[in-house]
Amino acid sequence: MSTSGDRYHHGALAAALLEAADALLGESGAATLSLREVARRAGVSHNAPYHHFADRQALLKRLSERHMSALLDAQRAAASASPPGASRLRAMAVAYVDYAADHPQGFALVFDPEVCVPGAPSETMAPLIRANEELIADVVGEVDPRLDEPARAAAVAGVWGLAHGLANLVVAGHLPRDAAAPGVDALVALVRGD
Amino acid sequence: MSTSGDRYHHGALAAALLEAADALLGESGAATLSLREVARRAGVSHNAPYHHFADRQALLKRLSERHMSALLDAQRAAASASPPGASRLRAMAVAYVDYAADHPQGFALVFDPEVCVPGAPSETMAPLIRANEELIADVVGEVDPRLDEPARAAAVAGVWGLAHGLANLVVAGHLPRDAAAPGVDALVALVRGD
DNA sequence: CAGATATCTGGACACTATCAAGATAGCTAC
DNA sequence: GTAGCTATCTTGATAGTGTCCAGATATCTG
Repeated sequence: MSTSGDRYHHGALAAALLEAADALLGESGAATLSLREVARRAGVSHNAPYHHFADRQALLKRLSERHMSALLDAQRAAASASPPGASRLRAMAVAYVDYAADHPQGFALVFDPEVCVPGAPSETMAPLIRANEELIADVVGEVDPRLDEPARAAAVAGVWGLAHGLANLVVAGHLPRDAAAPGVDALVALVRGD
Repeated sequence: MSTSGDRYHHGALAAALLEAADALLGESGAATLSLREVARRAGVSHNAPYHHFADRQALLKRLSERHMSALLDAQRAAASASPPGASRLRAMAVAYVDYAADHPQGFALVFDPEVCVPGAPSETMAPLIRANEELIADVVGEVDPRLDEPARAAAVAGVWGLAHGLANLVVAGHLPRDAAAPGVDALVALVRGD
């Protein structure tokens, strides 16, 4: 099974389609991404994708899972490259924003309600989201080990929310990319009363 | 000029189209919002909207400006209903999240990069964004009047980012609506070390 | 009241998602 | 090996979309 060439049976069409779709996503965003153009880029007929994805949304869903996985990896890498405690939490937030800035369309896709219907994540997405929450929860636990479960969950929401909001504002052009880290620090300073 | 009826000249088509589009937005979101369906709801031909909006994107842009304006109003109302200082900041964040939860599609539209191209807000949108930042900056100034300009701008980014992120996570279904306020409080507690 | 102008209509084109039916190729059982 | 089965891919068709164009209609201006 060759991975390319102009054979009738492509051999790895699903992967090739995802690759083409990801490239297309980076060029023009999910809204204008057309299945036919994806097929064209993969050198295949306009209907071939339907043998690998139920419909357009299914392909986008798979793409979003890829990006969520990469976003999680980026945070893990940042976490293990940073000393434990509050600075690790900060590094993860920066990595989160960086990923969004580097892959704005992919990041948007992960949280696109049209793709991942709110409250009903796919079987692949759900564990990724849970892993992300647990990663944050672990580091929150490092910062303050005395927190009980509900308090820690609330803190996770706060941390995730801050990183997520800064990422979105950067992607939307309302904040420069390098405003995220100072934003975190300034919020911390404000809350602590200097 | 009557405001309704089946006259040839509608009289207030632009407003009626925006109204129909907003209703449609709430039902199915911006991605599947079709100009033709909007026209159908307003009882005019599929081409009538083009005499009031340059194209589909222009209509969505106007809709997003409406929602941004309402979002700003909601924060202002929350601010003036709350005593000055940190609690006012918290109330504004809650109002921000509440608006997003009540108008998920409209809120998403405001920050949709397909509608408001990053870095190039419309002439109507730009002052609204600026007003929102100034509103937050004022309240941040109440909390800590000693901050100089860059520090205050960074704090605004942090506050806005936190509210924005929680709002987005609630809209995406990753947080229950009532997790926003505890999230803020828990983040504050975490940062202050209890 | 006549002409100019804004508004609205119908038709057309190119594009899209998706369905249905047929062609091809790789795999399995004998 | 080869007959048949099945997954894969293709062509063709349908319905819906955004947008352009030319013409019809109503309101406004002189």
